Amino acid sequence: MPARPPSADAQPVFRALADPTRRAIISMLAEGPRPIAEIAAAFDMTRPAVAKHLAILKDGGIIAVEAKGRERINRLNPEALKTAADWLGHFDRFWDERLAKLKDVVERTS
Amino acid sequence: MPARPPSADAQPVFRALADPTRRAIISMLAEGPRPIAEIAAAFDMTRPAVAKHLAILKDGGIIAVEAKGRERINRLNPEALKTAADWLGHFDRFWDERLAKLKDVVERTS
DNA sequence: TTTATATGAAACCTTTTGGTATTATGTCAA
DNA sequence: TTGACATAATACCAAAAGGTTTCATATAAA
Repeated sequence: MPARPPSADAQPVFRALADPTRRAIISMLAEGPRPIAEIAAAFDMTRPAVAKHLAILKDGGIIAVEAKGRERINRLNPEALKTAADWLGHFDRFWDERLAKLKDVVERTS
Repeated sequence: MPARPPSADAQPVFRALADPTRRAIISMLAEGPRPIAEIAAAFDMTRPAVAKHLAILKDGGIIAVEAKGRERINRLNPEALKTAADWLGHFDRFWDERLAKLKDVVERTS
């Protein structure tokens, strides 16, 4: 077990998480895949701006884009979030010792 | 239970986590409190640059600074990281159903 | 008291970020 | 085929981020 959390390539994930609009997009896509126009309609900014955020989310592997006719369907890829969650997981023993132990059990029985 | 994760004031925390140097500082401080000079010595940048990173970490509540003589001791405050971990926790059912259930148990028996 | 040390603070610079507007392209529908 | 629609792509801009150098201040030590 390493003493410090792995840096991995967590960078594009943490970078994607740093913007509140992008976190809101993640929450929205957790409810189901959506085309760009539908996402953009929910925010007070232009569609190209939203498209840029989607590009950054895609760069972090957080969403996958699938062409469907003239639409581009954006689908959440939650596994990418695990990279960030795992990094933070190295510290959660500080605030919840019991949870850390349960996680150990879960990982051992995998 | 809300359908979407709370936005809370996760912003300063996620912002602080977005930089690799700052994440490395967090890892370092997890091993114990340190003065600025000692932290700066571990990175290939000037002390004022590191001081700026520490200011951002402090802004996110991730570290606490305590004056001790002419030194300023930086101490990790892991509870602040829980804000980010909780946000991500709303998604971890996607990648580990069992862990999510265990977390429910932990939270119910608190 | 003088000197060295630890830090704070300001000014400055370059790159990145987050947004805009505009134009171009591919696809569906009449 | 023509027109409307969904998106891509480009150029542009202001502000924030991440770094530097320089100078000031407070404390410790000689």
